[in-house]
Amino acid sequence: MVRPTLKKQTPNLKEVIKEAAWKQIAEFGASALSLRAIARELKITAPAIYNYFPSRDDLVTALIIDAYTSLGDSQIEARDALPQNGISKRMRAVGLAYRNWANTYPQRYQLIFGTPIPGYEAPLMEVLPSAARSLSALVSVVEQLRQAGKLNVDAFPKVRAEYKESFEIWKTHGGDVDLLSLSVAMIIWSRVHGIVSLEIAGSLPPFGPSGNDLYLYELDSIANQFIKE
Amino acid sequence: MVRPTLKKQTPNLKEVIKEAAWKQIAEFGASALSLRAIARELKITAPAIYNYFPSRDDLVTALIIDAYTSLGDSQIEARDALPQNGISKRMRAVGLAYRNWANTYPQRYQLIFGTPIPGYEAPLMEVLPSAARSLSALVSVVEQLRQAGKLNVDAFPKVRAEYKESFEIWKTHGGDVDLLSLSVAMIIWSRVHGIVSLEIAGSLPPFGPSGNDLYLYELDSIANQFIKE
DNA sequence: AAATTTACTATACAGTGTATATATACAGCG
DNA sequence: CGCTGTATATATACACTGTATAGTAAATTT
Repeated sequence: MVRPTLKKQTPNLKEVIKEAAWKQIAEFGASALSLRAIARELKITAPAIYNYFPSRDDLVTALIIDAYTSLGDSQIEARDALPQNGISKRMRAVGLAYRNWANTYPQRYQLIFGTPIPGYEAPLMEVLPSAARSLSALVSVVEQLRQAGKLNVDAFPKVRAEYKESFEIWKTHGGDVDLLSLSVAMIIWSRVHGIVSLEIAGSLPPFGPSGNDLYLYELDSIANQFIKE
Repeated sequence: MVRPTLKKQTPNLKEVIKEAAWKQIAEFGASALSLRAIARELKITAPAIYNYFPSRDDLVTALIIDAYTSLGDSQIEARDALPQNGISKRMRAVGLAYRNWANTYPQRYQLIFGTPIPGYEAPLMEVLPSAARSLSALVSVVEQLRQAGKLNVDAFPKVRAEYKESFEIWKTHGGDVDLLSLSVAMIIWSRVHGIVSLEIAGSLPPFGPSGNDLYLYELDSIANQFIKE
């Protein structure tokens, strides 16, 4: 047998490969991802995967984009579940959704923010659209706060002129918002990311169930610091 | 030739192996670490390394412990460079030293806080002493603030009784300090870690030289929030 | 019906960590 | 000095990885 008849072939093999990859990542961790193992599970040969992904890294990139998309969906959904006029509540909801998503899909989180794949480095330009979108919910909420005059940014460092270019990339994918809002969103992101990443890594054991109390405290800290009135 | 004469053997082969490993990590990244490549550089065979490290993971563990020790040294040194009565300044110095160390040794930082080694998971009990020590400088400064009545912890979440046990481990290695101080230290750590990890990962481009301004802003935020008067 | 493209298999290569067996150099002891 | 035991290395081999290449059968197009 050299090749099975098409009737027995899987139609959406590209999707099926990714599903098998996620399944493996969920079970054995992202670092154990192996083309051959995927092929084994799908009962095809390893080089066959090359018809759909030029290399293992391209498969990983596709998975990362999927993960960012999943995070972005979760973030946008959390924001839009609350009325547009309750900006503070929306910000809190987005924050809660972030940790919730990370704890629901720790492997996806690690795939994005850790680097558990040997020798893999994400190609920025391919990943950026979905990455920017995943932050867009937070960014939009901060921007709304700013437009309402409720953003407290006394003493916030100015974005230096020579770095504005870096932000342009984000703006093209994440919506045309004020540089200041983007900056504040990124520092808020760094805070929640700080706790969540330590929690996912298991370095933050001693608070409530899975660091919940501490996380709520940080969300309050963020609100107190950045929301006026 | 089956084995070279002892005169040509390297005496501290264990240390030499680690040095070669760091050299490789610095050059090709932590994920590219390979026993065989180390052996090639040292002109020995790969299995010879097994006389000094039972497995590749044990070598990685040794490297991680070294990295934590290096971080701890840097932290303690930064703290002790300033007079004991200037607690706020000491805290800031420790914070600055953290980012400085991370930017000086990004590979070490990634080795500790990322998981770039395929299939490796750090054995907590072996790593914890050096890990706890690396945080001890910050913890001690926070504890000093608390003892001086300068720690602002209104509304700080209580450590729940069932999790106090987790802290005991830290206390045995990081000094006998108050649980509250330890908790506050960990949230401060999560903040600086949040920024620094994003910066190391290259996700935080648009602020001053390498995120310096933003980091200083966060150190101020921390001081404003947690230091009374 | 013939030609072309697609989608796979088969095979092979260089790399990895590591288990096993083996040989030598050295230390200690008679 | 010679013998023995152990530490320290080599040699070899196995199973695994990603991936390059070639070939073949099926499906599609002409």
